[in-house]
Amino acid sequence: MTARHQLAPNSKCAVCNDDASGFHYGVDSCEGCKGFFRRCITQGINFRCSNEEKCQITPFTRNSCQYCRLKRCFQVGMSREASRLGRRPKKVMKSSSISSRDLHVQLSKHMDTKSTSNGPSSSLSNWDCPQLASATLSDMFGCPPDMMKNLSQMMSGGGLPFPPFSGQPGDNSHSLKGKPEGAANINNPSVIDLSQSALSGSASSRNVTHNDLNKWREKQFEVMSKYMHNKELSSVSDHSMSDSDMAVGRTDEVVSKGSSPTSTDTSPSSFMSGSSDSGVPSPCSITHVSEEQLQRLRMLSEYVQESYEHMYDLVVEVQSGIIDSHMEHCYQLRPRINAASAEIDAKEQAGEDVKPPPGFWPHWLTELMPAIERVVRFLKDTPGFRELPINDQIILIKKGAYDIVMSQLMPMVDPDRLTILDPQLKYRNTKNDCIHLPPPIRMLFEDYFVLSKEFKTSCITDTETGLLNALLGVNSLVPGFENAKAVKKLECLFVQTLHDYVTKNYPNQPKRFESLLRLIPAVDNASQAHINSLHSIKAKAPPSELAFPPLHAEIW
Amino acid sequence: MTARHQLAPNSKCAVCNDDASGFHYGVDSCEGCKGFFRRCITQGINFRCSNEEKCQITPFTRNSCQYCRLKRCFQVGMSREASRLGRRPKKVMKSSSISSRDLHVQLSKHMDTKSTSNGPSSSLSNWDCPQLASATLSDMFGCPPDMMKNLSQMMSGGGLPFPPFSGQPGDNSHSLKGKPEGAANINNPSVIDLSQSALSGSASSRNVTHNDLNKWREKQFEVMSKYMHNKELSSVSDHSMSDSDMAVGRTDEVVSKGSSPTSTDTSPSSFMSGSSDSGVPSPCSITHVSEEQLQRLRMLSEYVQESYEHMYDLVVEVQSGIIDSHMEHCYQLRPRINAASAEIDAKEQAGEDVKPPPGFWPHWLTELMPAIERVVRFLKDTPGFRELPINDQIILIKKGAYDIVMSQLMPMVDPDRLTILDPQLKYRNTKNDCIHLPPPIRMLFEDYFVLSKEFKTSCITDTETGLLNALLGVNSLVPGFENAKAVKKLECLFVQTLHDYVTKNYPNQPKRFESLLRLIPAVDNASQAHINSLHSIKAKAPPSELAFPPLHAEIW
DNA sequence: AATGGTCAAGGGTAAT
DNA sequence: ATTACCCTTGACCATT
Ligand SMILES: [Zn+2]
Ligand SMILES: [Zn+2]
Ligand SMILES: [Zn+2]
Ligand SMILES: [Zn+2]
Repeated sequence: MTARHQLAPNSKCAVCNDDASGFHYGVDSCEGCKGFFRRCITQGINFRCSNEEKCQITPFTRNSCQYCRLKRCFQVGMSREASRLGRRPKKVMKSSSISSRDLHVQLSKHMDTKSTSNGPSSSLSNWDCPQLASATLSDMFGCPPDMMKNLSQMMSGGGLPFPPFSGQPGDNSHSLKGKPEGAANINNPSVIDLSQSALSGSASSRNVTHNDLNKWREKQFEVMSKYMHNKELSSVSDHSMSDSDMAVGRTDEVVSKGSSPTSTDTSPSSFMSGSSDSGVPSPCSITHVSEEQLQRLRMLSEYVQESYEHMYDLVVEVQSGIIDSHMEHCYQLRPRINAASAEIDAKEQAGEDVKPPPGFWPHWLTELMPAIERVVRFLKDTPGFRELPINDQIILIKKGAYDIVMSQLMPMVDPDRLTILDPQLKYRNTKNDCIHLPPPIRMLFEDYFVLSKEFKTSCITDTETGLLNALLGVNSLVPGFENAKAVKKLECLFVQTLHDYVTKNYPNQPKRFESLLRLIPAVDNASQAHINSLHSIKAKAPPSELAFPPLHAEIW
Repeated sequence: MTARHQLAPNSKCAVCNDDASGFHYGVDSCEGCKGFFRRCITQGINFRCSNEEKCQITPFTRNSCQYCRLKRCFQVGMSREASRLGRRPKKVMKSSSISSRDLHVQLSKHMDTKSTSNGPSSSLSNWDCPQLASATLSDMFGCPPDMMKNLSQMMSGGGLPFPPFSGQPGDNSHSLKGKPEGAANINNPSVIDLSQSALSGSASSRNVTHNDLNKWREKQFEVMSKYMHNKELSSVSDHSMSDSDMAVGRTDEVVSKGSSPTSTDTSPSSFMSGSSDSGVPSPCSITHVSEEQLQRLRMLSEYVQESYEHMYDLVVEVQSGIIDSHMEHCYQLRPRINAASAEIDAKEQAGEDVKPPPGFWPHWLTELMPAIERVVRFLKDTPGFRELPINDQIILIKKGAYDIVMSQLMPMVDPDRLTILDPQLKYRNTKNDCIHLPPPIRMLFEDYFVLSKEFKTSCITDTETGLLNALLGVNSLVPGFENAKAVKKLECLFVQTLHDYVTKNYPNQPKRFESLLRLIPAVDNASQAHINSLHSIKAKAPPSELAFPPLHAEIW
């Protein structure tokens, strides 16, 4: 700017076109853009553009929009190579590894395609929109505002309202079973309780919260079921789905009706995209990557250091910490699922009745709430998370909890067989069966099916799911952190952790890490769609009946 | 790092474990560590660790703590001499030459032993602790803060408050003698004024400062004497000296009493170590070498170049400059001391009364202040010192002035005969006599005795004392220099100078240089102990009474 | 083969 | 937060 600095007299900053002071981070750039990029990749950032992300970057405008400046930095190819200091090697070490740089280029291409093809669609895909509007949610759900404090209370060390793996709400006439399902037996994936049907009206009175939970579950299930057969809701829906009428007026027996496991289903992928009667534009496809999401992917891949001996021990420790937490708090682990699935198969082959109960779908949705609780526990036991400022933990949970829930529930869904297990692995239903649900609700499940396709394609494992979920839970681009740097560092650590695992365990799958990262925007899109959808559903339902517990009111 | 440089394919950098690029400075090392070490031994450094000096050195952390990186360089045996144009040793390179390399290895061993045996003790032995806390000292001594400017004023060329070799405060009933003791006759070592006892209340009115000095001396001596017989001070002291009570309530006649010159003294080395009721941990022994001190020793020995034709003239010039300055500004030169001592002996043998005056000990301490002045003059006349930035001169003086004072006063003490001369070489007392002093004060003198043992053992000469004192006065590891490189260069020059002198004059004493260097940490330890001790003494004394002159307030 | 120097690029920082 | 300025680093190179 005030430049007398340009040593190469005729070189210009690739970012802002100021006189370049040299070759920095892979491009000719000025001191300002050099420093700006360094700050971005070393500190916590959370940038926002208020101008449709089309700000021109010039020496005089470059400081008016950090978002667009960083975007431009990426576009022109700025990148921190794995190396550190000292002179850059002259001789290029060509094509040695499919490093973060390559991912960058790909992402840049991706972005150029996507962002130009559907620019307006990204307007509401910002990291911070609906789920953080607590006040709005509070109004929406009819909760008094002070209920919003619960999450922070919980985070400050108080007990969670829901115990881990607590009783199932499947039937409203019974709640918990006596058999312990706590964390104690979770570590043994083979311990799966499928043998007992749900029953017995008395909950184990482990604590009051537990009873409260069951009461809430019963009520919630009731409301949910009622809602699902609400004629008005269906008609209000502006969905063009021609079969929306079919869901109208149905009652419980309907559930047991359309349970033909064969796939006479119409094309699934054409359904899921249209998410919303809510009036807010949303991504046309779960695989769409918005500008924000792309930026995060870039940042994540930027963090990855190919060589990180200095933090090897840390990475290993964090890795096992995350995995432990995942194994402890996630119920839907593959071995358990496979065993449960096999058991259902066996029953089926033995001619037993494996018909899902009538409340399958409401049960499924109701189960999301305790799942959120477990996700919170997962995060709290994730290395480093507790060390964040409590308010930052809350922000992250609000942002990421449902993303993680979706990720955890992915194995419930089999996109090929078009079947779906309930989160407690007791029953199996078919996608076809949800055709009877009101369209907004059905969309939710459609989304699960679509998303599960992505997950299945990526062949993600349990361990990788845990590591990825940590990343879903720590997104440094969400605005408002007290200690953005700490969040950034944790995020950085978590990518490194995932990268380390993937490259070590799948050395001959160079694309695997990238494909896992690409699940992040997919989950995010689905999660956003669900949250928006739930908003509009709640808006149309009598608020009093759909009072979520405070914690969930904060997240949804 | 980005290394494809390692010609020896499987060799790793002994410092950071990166791929080595070859055999450098005696070890396999990478280009980075090679360059780093080269910079360290050729340029000014002043490193500090903020992590307990335990930083791991890896390719990715090596740039985060220069201190620990250099420490590791030394630990693995890097040395300028080690492989000077030599080929990588095939098998073992044992016992090649008694060069600085050996000193290194020895020092490394020394450190390993010491640092592991008493790790915590180094926590406060940093170069910069107490003596630099000017503000604290100012409070402690009751000086108004603006008095602290005096040192810098003096350094910027103003006259010193004390004239050289000015009158003695020995007895409080009299002060200066008329006989001139100024710089004029100092250059002639044989001119020693021992004939006249101290007296005559009128100071030579050479200048106002001189009068001020004498007034201050009188007052100071008074206070000091009073303090030394302060009952409360003795009891407050937490020293375990069992005979501390003996000093209580004594008055002047006590001094003449317990003067049996025989050594009924208890073991001296066990006493001097406990420096402090001040709460700061201190070395257990004067010969203890802290981590910082060790690092300095290493650096110093590293600087020494066996061949330095390129700077031979410079070294010779600096050498004679230092020696000149020492001879001019140090009063306690051997010839003078020997003459004085002989005179006292003669008197004694002649049956004259050689009993030290009652104020011998307070006089001794009071004389430290003008000694500091002379040390400042010594440094200012030391080649190169004036060329340093004024603030760096001040830092160095604050750090080293008292070290040099102690070094200069070493010949006062005879650790074998257990006698001690007063700094003006007029009286001789016995160590036993100081048994009557309050323990904290007695400790000071005990330290002098212990330290003098080290000096006597090393057989250091006057010239060597001067050269060593220059090194005591220029410690490049003290933090905060404006021009650290200049300090470093000067330090480097001074070691070379000492080394040159020693190897030339004592070619058959290969260990002599090392043993002289080893005096540095010893002096430093004793100096630190004294400073700490004076702190706590001042803290317990009425501040107004112990107002040191501004300059000394800055140093103490 | 090792040393010492070079200088582009990274990183820190003070002033704004 | 930005950035001009400055120092450090280390890959490479000429020298010994
Ligand atoms: Zn620029
Ligand atoms: Zn913008
Ligand atoms: Zn190295
Ligand atoms: Zn360190």
